Amino acid sequence: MGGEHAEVVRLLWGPHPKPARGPRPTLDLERIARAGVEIADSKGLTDVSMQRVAAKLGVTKMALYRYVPGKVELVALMVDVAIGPYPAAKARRGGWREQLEEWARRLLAVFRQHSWVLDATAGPRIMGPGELSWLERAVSALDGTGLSGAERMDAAVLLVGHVRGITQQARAAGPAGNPEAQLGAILGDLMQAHGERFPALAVAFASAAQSDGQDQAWDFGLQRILDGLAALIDQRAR
Amino acid sequence: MGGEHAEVVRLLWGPHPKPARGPRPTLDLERIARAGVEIADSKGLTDVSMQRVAAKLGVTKMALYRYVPGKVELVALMVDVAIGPYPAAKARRGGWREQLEEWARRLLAVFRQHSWVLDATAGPRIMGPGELSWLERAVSALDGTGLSGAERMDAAVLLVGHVRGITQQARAAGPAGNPEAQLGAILGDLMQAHGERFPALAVAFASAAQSDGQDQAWDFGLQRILDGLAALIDQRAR
DNA sequence: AAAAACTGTGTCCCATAGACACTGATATTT
DNA sequence: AAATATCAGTGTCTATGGGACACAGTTTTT
Repeated sequence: MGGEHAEVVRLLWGPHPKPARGPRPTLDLERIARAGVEIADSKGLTDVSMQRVAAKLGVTKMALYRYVPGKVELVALMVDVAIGPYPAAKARRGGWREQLEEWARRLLAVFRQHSWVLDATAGPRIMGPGELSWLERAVSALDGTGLSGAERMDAAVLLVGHVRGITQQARAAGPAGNPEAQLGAILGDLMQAHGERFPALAVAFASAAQSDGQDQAWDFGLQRILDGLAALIDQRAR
Repeated sequence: MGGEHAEVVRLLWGPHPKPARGPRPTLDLERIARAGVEIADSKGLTDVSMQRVAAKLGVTKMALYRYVPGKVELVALMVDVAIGPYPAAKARRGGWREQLEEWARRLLAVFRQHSWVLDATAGPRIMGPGELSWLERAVSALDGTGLSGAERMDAAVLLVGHVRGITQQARAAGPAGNPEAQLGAILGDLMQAHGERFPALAVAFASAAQSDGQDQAWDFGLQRILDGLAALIDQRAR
């Protein structure tokens, strides 16, 4: 049961006892993960190979296998390190809405900084302590709102989905020359060129191209979700 | 400009003139893409290799390169074939809300049937005609609601994000023995085991485990989004 | 009939993940 | 202090992946 997942769990959730005998380890999981994150941040996830991570640490490829069972486990570790624990909870201010708003904004910042995390976290997977601490924060922000436990989790998942969606999205706007703007421009051209097949899209996209781009889509979705939650919470309050 | 994307565009958006001279092609893009989709559906995206796709078609690996520039382009094609065009629009019934609800449900069905599409569509990319036809349908469902073009697109993107989020999510519920249920169980165990670090999460998850599972999260998020849209549309109507 | 254009194949190269045996370092045990 | 078990890093090997390239065979045009 969960056989192949067992190693990921052990790696992410430890414990990692230091060996009693034998030579001192040159590396540790933290350093390895950070090396991988650096590569992924600058060159993308596809450029992360055991070779390159090892090279960055001044070690042979095979040395890494003393710490990490395989590449999938390494990537899982990288994800949790990149996301990190939720920033230390200073006194929480504001109601659930303000709290969730700040939470979502911080999460978006993390995803923007490590956009490869999107690739690494497609599909169901085991989450690490860092990722769970984010989830914990979102769920606990909804304590006392009258929502059930399942609903509080569903709300958090909904917000995560929006953050992911925005991170993934390409819009025509933005500084010219960045690769995402290219994509948006190409898509816009395609819609115009096939305007008869996509009449509503062509119009909408032309209008969207003049707006503020990604930030607008972000705020729009976030406010819609929070409005929807507010409606439910209000309703439950009666 | 967009140099590397040009080939994807040509592949997805054609034209594909049949050659005047030379031997008749054994294959066509459609068959190749479908072969890839079959493999991905049954064994996952990582098991899709040029080798295997070619083998399934009874040709050599290199024969595929006569039709497809490379693997990334093949995957892009597979995605658009798997998603397909939006089902022929019978007379549209209902208001924007009913239309979007049906639209989202259909999209979820597609993602559930081809869950590898999640992996293949992480990150900004060029969309094919099939994908765009879905987007067109969602945007046009919001025609006449008073939302701006940008807002209509943002709403569609928001819904897509939710569909993706749900597809990606693993819940403890579901038929025992399926791999996703395993994941949910493991995560639940972890939360319980580290309950002191994730108090709100442990409680919420325990409550969620007794609920209907994924379908509940789906409906919850969908209704919240639609409620949020309704609130905005109402407000604009005045 | 010859040439041109095109398709599928066979062979090559390079990068990648990973297995395994080996050398050497370190701490416990005798 | 010496022997030994344990562990770290290395070098070598295999299998699999994507892709380049030249070549032979086929079909249309000249």
